[in-house]
Amino acid sequence: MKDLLQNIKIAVNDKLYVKDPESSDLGRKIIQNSILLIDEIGFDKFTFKKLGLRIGSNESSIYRYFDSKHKLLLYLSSWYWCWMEYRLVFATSNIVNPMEKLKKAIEIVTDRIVDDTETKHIDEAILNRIIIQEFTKTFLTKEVDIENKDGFFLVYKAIINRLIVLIQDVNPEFRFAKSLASSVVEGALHQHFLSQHLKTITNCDEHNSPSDFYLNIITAVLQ
Amino acid sequence: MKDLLQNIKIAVNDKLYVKDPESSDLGRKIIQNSILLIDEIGFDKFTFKKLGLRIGSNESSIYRYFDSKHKLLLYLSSWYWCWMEYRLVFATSNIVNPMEKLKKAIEIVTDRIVDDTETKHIDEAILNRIIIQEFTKTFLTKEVDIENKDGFFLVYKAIINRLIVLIQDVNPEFRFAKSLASSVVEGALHQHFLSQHLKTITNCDEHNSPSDFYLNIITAVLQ
DNA sequence: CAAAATCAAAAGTAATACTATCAATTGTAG
DNA sequence: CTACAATTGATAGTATTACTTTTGATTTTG
Repeated sequence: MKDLLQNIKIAVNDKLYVKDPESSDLGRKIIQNSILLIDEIGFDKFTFKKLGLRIGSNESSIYRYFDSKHKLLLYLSSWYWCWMEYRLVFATSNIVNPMEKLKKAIEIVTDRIVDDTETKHIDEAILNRIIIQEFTKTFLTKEVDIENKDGFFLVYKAIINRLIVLIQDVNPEFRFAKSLASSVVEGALHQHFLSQHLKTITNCDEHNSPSDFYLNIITAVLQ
Repeated sequence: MKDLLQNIKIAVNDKLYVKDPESSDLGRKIIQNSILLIDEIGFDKFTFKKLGLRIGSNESSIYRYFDSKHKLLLYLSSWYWCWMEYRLVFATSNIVNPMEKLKKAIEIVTDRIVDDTETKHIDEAILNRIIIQEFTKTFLTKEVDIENKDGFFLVYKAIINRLIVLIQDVNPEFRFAKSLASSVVEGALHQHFLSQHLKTITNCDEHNSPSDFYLNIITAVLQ
């Protein structure tokens, strides 16, 4: 797994960037520090000016990599879901029993994330916090339909499609495989958020994780 | 129901506004047209200047009612969930069977909304579209914890708490009543959104509604 | 070694999200 | 009927955002 991730480059839609940030030091610094800065001050207050200040670079230099902060967030999101898909595929590839396979997949997708030390400039634990707080904002816009056509959400939909297949393998009769898959992935982010900020309307805490909740749901729903 | 809604004023947290918009013509015009304008151009591009232009009023006059567009969205959201809670209470009050009662509640909370003609200046069908697109943005901020302490999300949590009670009445053994309730309410908004914009990852369409999906889930999960 | 790519710095633009001031109008109380 | 309060409108102003453009220096590469 570790070796595989080092060799396979996370491939995101190249319309998301002007210049590939993986192709230079400055690009990697932009990625690394945008994750830290968005985590610190939130996406709404994040600007390229502040990021430039932080990395000792000019605002205009960052614009050479990304058209807008929205595209940067889409890039980070794509990177995250792509990384997640690799983890899902490798973790489930040798499991034969469909239910066991689905359970493992749900675990991977809904669990809290710890940093994967194999990617040097990206802290996945912090990126996970950003995804929890900011990911839905990437599609809750008036431009969703255009951006969807441009393939900006392909990586996200890919991981959901993998879940859909696994659900259908367990129970081909179930009428809502797609909705179940999408609500598990989005719902897990929401439950993580609630466990941090609106604790009275979730059971998720130190003892119960979103994974426990969703494993309970799918076993009940798929018999 | 109709008469009751006319008499009972939807009560939202009074810290959300500077001056009560229900107390004047201009206030009601602000509410009515902010709903229409946010629906048309999206919350991100919505400004008080544009709203002022639309209602033939000055930007500064709108600031006398709301501190910021964020507070206005919180106000609209509170109004919506308060209205939803009334509907839930009245629709379920005379049902004795716990499972039937819960099913009715889920239906109310997850169904597509048609305009309630009894509130003259608020179009609930359009407000529902706004809630689907913009509601999660009200709490996905760096200020959630303060705003939560200030009670800005009380009405939302109230409706979820009602669902929690109904779920526990059906099955007191179920360990995730809170998470189930919150994921039904938030998840239904998400499924509505997907059915409009990312159709490949949902089963919800003209034939299957989010209500069908969630009724299926709860009956399976609670036996 | 020359051309191309890269980056920083500075300046400029239009819009946003307000705040403040003042004047005109309307309502209300004595 | 008048005074005074409250409401609204008009105008102006500020700091910040989200960019774009230009210029010139440095580095890389062919």
